[in-house]
Amino acid sequence: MSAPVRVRFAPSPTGFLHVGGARTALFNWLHARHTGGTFVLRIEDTDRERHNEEAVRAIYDGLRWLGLDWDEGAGKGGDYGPYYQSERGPVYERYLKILQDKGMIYEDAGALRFRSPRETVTVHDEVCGSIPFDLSNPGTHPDMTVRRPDGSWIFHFVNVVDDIEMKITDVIRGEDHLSNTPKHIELYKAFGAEPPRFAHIPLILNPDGTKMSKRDKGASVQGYVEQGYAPEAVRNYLCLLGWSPKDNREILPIGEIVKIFELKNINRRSAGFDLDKCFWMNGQYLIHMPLERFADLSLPFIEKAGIAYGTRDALLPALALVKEKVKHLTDVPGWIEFFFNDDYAYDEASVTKALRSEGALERLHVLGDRLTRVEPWTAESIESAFKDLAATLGIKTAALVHPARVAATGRSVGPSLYHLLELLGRDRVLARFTRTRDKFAA
RNA sequence: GACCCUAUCGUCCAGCGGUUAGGACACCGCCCUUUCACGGCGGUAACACGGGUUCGAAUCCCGUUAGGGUCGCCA
Repeated sequence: MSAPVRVRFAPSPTGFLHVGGARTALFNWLHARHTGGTFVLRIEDTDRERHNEEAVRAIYDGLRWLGLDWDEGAGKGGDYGPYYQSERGPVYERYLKILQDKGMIYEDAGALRFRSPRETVTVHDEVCGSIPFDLSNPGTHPDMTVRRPDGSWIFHFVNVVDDIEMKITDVIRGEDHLSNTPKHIELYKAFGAEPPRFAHIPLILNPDGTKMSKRDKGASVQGYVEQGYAPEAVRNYLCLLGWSPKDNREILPIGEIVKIFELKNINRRSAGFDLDKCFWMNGQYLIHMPLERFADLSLPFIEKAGIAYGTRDALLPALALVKEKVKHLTDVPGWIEFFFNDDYAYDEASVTKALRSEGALERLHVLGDRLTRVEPWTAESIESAFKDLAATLGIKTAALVHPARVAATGRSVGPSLYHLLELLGRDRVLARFTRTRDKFAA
């Protein structure tokens, strides 16, 4: 009965991928994957100048980062190309001819306009329902221009032509196009083509309810890459903007979302982007992901920070210790730096609090002495040593823990102390204690 | 201005004629704890307003208000 689903994401190459666009792409992708259909990428560069590679790359990179692979289209090929509008001039000429032959085109000040049939057109939308639009009044609904005097094409025209030519069955796009849709349907009818199913999804707004544009915080997908978000977290968060599984689940594997995603379950209300929640979700993903994945994602940030970690194998134990602490991948270097640098810096506030207090250095000395006898050198026996010594000295364990942490890492916050000491190894720990006492004895 | 869409905690989402209006983020307590987190427990907090319809409305209808969108020789 119904033809296989073909959806498309048709961004114009502005130099970056907007989260709103990414969300539109995501919903198209979900619908394609859910139905076993085809996801097409078309670049809408109708501007006079040809598309520039860098701007197109930003779109590719953003989509790939989010794991939204396309089956056909720009950078991929397929049977309905070319997939750059700037290369489709002949197709548009052909379609224009069809309308001209039917007498539906007229010239106006050098531009070409499509003569509206002036009827009521009902948009049947998968998420908005059926909406009749009365286009009878030329005053409020002027005939649309399809081509400028300089020969360049107008979006509405080429968009429809391409969707027909590329056999798009489902047009899933932002709600900002809802009011344009009746005009598009007029075009479909004029071409004698069956209009696709439409699904207009609510827009993403800023936290203050205003429209999210380029400049706004969190607007660019690239920003999430740079700030250390896991793509699966951002993708999951985006899924929840306007769609939900209806059962209060929020963190869902993408495979599960693909399985249960339905256009009909998209709501009609614009959603404000909640960076806090996205941030929280990122932390959740980081905590629960496999160590290897965490390492893959962390590596670029570690390298950028210039940490001499040696081999990946040497890195893993340190990452394992900090994985559940990290909220942003950008924080990873700061959390593990001391493992790979014996000449770590001391945080002044931490030093003041933990090392300059009465008897702190003396306790550190006693502790170091005690640690020489810990056998085996494991977190467990190290912990016992701390507790035994504290009991012997009649002090709280914390009175040993804090100086030890600052001595060994230079900071007062970090991963589990006993595990961190174990990983560092006895020799390095004792050397650090000594170094610390020498440095702050005076 | 005209037309279209929308309206539940601060935010996101659930609810689709009868619920103590539910979950999540954020926030506030308490617990866990060597720090910071994680986690656990509890709390504050919402049906925009006014009319209908109905035995009964967050749920249906109308209006008002508010927000958003579209009315381009932008995409």
